[in-house]
Amino acid sequence: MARRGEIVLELAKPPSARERIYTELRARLQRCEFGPSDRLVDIDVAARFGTSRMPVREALLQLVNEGYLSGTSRGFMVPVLSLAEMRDSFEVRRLIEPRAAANAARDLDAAAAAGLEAAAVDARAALEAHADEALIQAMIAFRAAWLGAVRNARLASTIGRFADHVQTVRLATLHDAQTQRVATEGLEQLCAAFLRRDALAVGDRMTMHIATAEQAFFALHHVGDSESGLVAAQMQAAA
Amino acid sequence: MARRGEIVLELAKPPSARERIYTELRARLQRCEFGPSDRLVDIDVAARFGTSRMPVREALLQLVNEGYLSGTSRGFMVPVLSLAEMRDSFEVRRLIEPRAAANAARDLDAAAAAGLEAAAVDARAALEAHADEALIQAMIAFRAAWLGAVRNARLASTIGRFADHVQTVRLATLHDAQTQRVATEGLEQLCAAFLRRDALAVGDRMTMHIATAEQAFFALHHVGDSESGLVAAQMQAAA
DNA sequence: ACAAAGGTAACTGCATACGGTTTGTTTCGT
DNA sequence: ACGAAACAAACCGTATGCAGTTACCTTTGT
Repeated sequence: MARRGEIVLELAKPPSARERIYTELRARLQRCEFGPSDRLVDIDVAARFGTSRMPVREALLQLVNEGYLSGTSRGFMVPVLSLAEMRDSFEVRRLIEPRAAANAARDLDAAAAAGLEAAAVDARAALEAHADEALIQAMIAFRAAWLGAVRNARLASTIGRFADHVQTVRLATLHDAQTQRVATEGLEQLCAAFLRRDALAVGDRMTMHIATAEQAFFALHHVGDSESGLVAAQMQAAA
Repeated sequence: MARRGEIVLELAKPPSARERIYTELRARLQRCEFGPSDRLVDIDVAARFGTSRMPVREALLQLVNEGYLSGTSRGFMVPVLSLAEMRDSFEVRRLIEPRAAANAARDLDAAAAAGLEAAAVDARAALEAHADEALIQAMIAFRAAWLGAVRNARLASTIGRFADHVQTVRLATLHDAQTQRVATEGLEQLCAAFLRRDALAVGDRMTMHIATAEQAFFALHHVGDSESGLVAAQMQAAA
């Protein structure tokens, strides 16, 4: 392959249009740049990316398959989750994320540790500066950092399919300063446990972290006022 | 909607070609009707279904996305799982399936209970008759029965993504009569716990069940002989 | 005879095109 | 003026066609 001293650079095969579009759209969805009222129409997105409908359509179908979007007869849109669906989602997260985080702590390498610490520092700074958006981004970065350290690829991708956490974080942190402080302190504790490579502590802390997020979420939505209550209004506010 | 006494029957909108093809192919993949040496080429499948390549292509991409297939530059094919990947898969199953089964036991309705019992009876009959294929089908039916009773849709679909169990069952049960008997008895115990609605017992039994399957699987592949050893040969034999 | 290089067939990925269905709007009737 | 029905537009799903790429086969040179 590599002849003489030539730099090969892996060349990482030009990503297909479908892949580019998928990655880009997913990133934007994770940033909540689309609200439940926005409709993603294939032909528009295609024009935006300078391609035809087909790769866009395939990317959208993939996002639907992963729960980021819901396909309707009239355009694709961000799904509006019912409280019951959020409860289901939290149940799965409670089952797998603590163990996954514990595994990550066990296998943590220096780079990932640095990433975690940086995210924790960012979160603290954003909290002090009352920079809501920066706080959210720091929390997302923290999550991405430990998730990237999970060696079990199937476990990591399974967790990655639960995109709801983004909404959860936004909803829980955007409004209440008290919640922001509690969440940031919890994140710092979690970070400390990671840096100590204390897998058991990480698991415990993660369990608490999810429980806290769940309580904050449902407290915001005064559970019981309507069983199938939707989260549309707040999500709109967040977007 | 429904005018006069007309029977509405939901009419269940004619499924799209993509959906039909996807469902059919997934069912066949779950039955291991394709081996790792078979290549699924879109144009062939399209001819087989009487459609064009596009819906087939989308169905294949979806199956790739769910791990049933792996897309190469030269046709789509059944992925060959390494031992490490199987270990990862078992780890996730250990995390979620016991709790999911326990939930199913809690929420079990009469129809699902009947399905479980029928599958258990079938398994016993197949065992006595030394009908390997029927035994496998009964075990798959049993799994489908309790999985269908899981109310948490996200949990159920998450479990459903791990298609490896089919291969595991095949590999573990096809060859060894002793393993077959142990597995069948474990299934009957599990079934009894389900029928008692004993959620805790179901969770425990499911934990044991998965551990047993895992041990049987790795015993068959004399772990350690090669770390990245592939499962190709046995899967061929099974298919 | 074997290896290397070039050619060819096959398959994927993307583009364009068309029909069907659903939705929103306008017009007509009461 | 309000409702219903017909019309128009938008968008999804599918078909076909074309180009690029990759693997396999053939051929040629040593």
